[in-house]
Amino acid sequence: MSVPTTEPGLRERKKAATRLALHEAALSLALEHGPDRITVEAIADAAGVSRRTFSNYFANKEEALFYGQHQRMRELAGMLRARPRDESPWAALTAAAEQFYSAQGDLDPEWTARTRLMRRHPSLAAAQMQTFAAMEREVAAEVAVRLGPAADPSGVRVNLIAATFLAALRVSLTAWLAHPADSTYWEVAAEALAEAGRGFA
Amino acid sequence: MSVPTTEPGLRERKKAATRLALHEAALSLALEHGPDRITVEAIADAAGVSRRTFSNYFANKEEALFYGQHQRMRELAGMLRARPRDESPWAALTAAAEQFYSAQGDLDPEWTARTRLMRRHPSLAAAQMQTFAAMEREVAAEVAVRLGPAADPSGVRVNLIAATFLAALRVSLTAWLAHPADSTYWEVAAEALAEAGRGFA
DNA sequence: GCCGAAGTTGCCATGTGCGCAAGTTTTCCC
DNA sequence: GGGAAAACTTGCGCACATGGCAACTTCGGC
Repeated sequence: MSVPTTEPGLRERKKAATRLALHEAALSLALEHGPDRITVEAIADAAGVSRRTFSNYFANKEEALFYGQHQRMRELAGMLRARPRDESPWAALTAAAEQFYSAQGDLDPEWTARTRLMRRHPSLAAAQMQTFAAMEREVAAEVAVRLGPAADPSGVRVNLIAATFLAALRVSLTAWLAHPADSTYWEVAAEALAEAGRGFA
Repeated sequence: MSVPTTEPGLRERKKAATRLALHEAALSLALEHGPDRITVEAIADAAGVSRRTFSNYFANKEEALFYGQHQRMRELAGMLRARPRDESPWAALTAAAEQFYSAQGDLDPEWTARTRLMRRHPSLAAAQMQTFAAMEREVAAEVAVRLGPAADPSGVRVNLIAATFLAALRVSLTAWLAHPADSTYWEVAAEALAEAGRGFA
């Protein structure tokens, strides 16, 4: 007797569990030993799978470490897509960000610690940036929708809006991580978005 | 009898030559065989040094490939530093960019081809981004100078300006590479800078 | 010219990415 | 509920990359 909605199914659930286990193993090993002193083998071991299986899920350590960030980004992208179609691009972006960040009050301190760890390590900078780059593509696609069919999806305007939006979020996060006590992340980000978005509002 | 200026000296010149040889070997091999079908050994061979020596110059293939871009960025940074101290940050940024890009007329078609090759290849995206990230740090430092000692160099404003500036240049380049015939790169970039900079002008 | 510093090279250990070919488990359909 | 097909895991093995170490060579300064 199955529920009518498309259930994940055992196979899918197992895959998700393995992926999550690998991600979390990677994170806790990185916290314990430092991100550049961990091996794929150690991560796979800690997650209870073979080294070869790790490669079936992630291309490398960095991808496993940033899986969480990647998921958060996709959540934000989802909220963006759910905004009313007739909202202007910048309005939709700010609204989605507010929904996403201010809702969850302040950021989880454990998450903050992990993020700060990642930021400190230059060997992870590349992976960090790739997360943002991937997100930029998704955001740009949504901006293109809102600018109507006349907008060239590879044109400057669409991508400039997406890039500026993400730059504001990224820079705010860096600054907030440096001085966490002063205010909530969203307060910092909102101001940055207002400033950066003056050309698009 | 030596000239009073600090001459490079044979040693330095040799190093520079080797570095350049490695860079160019990497580029032409990448053009010929595709960027992910080349090995460090092949590059070192083509440049006439040992595989081990390659590692003394670059940490990996990507670094060798992007050495050129990196140098161009440093040139732009130099022009930025040479702008008058009392120019506002955004004015200095746009002026430096104009000086840099519009001076050289249109971009060298060979350079364009190489850049397009790099862009097409997702395995190089990470390295690409790192070039920009490194530049962002340099630009931010210069912006901090112009905002005066009151500005927090890790604060939002400084880094937001730097990030927006580079985002505009990057997005313009991508768009221009997609539709090269329409106008010069600088025309595209100038418009993007004007739009993005409305919040900082 | 001679000596110390800087640069090059080979050797080697450790790690990574991925193709292949068994084994296993889950799904699907009768 | 049973059996074939599809999906997933795993061990093995190979090509390549990264970087330490210790000779060896070249350069710069005196």
